[in-house]
Amino acid sequence: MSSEESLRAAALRVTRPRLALLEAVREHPHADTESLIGAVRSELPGVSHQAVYDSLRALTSAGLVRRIQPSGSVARYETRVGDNHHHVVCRSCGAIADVDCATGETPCLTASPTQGFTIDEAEVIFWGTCPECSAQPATEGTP
Amino acid sequence: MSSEESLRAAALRVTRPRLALLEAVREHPHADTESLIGAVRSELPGVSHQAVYDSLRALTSAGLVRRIQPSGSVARYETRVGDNHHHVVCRSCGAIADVDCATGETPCLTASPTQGFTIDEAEVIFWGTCPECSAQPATEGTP
DNA sequence: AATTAAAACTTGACTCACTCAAGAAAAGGG
DNA sequence: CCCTTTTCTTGAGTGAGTCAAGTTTTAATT
Repeated sequence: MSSEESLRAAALRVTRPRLALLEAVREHPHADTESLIGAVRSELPGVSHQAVYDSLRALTSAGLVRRIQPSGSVARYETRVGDNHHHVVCRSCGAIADVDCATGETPCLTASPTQGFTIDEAEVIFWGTCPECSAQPATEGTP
Repeated sequence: MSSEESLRAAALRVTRPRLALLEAVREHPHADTESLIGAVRSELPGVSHQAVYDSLRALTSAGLVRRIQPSGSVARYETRVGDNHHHVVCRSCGAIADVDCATGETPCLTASPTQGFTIDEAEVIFWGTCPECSAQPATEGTP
């Protein structure tokens, strides 16, 4: 499905900034807003940062992109939506990768008492160390 | 264990700002920094915001408090540490409650391929609606 | 009790992701 | 093509959090 079709299917107006943005998010999963502004401008110079912020919000609430924001990070976006996948974040360098949920079900969704809350989503973030940072002895934490 | 004992046990210097802060976090689980500054100052007027930020960092990295930050929220803190509990966040009003992991194990921790990452923690945030907001028809905002 | 080095605190400026607001441009149904 | 609505541009503003320099406090040592 092309970006234009995706936008129309979501009843969103098709504009060049939005097309460029959706392409950029597709090509750079987990990119932050700053990077996406850069990517959009490489194709469409002169697009305002506000247009990108507005479009990201529109795309997110239309369900075309998903926004993630691990603690200590700025907002990041991806086009992989509608499945139940989660993320691993490297504590050392901040790298993010996708992780499929093994069971295909939302973990712990129904098993615990939830204080009367009605739950509609379980978001899981795994924290650890990426292969590259694992390979390096100790570039940080030196006393 | 008193706050003073907790600080000493963690090899942290015992200062009045830290004591007041640790008490404040104990008394107000999931409070944000702003609220904690207020709580500390109610007991110790004149404490700088920077002292609270510094102390929160020290307490967090010593493992005496845990920092949580759901998307779209500022940082929040709690003293319940060392167990494997998670959080429910209300999409409507932002209320946060604790949720025990039903199995006592970290969900999905070992089940999925993790792209070579070494995982040390799985953080789960449940999104939904709190009892109060569920009861109200569709009136957005605080009454 | 006095000394001292390191850690913590105060003060105030600053950063940066993100938002707000007003007017200009464009999308798309008539 | 025209018109209404939505979106984009421009530029200022917000606020949680950080940085840096200098002073005070802690607690180990004398």
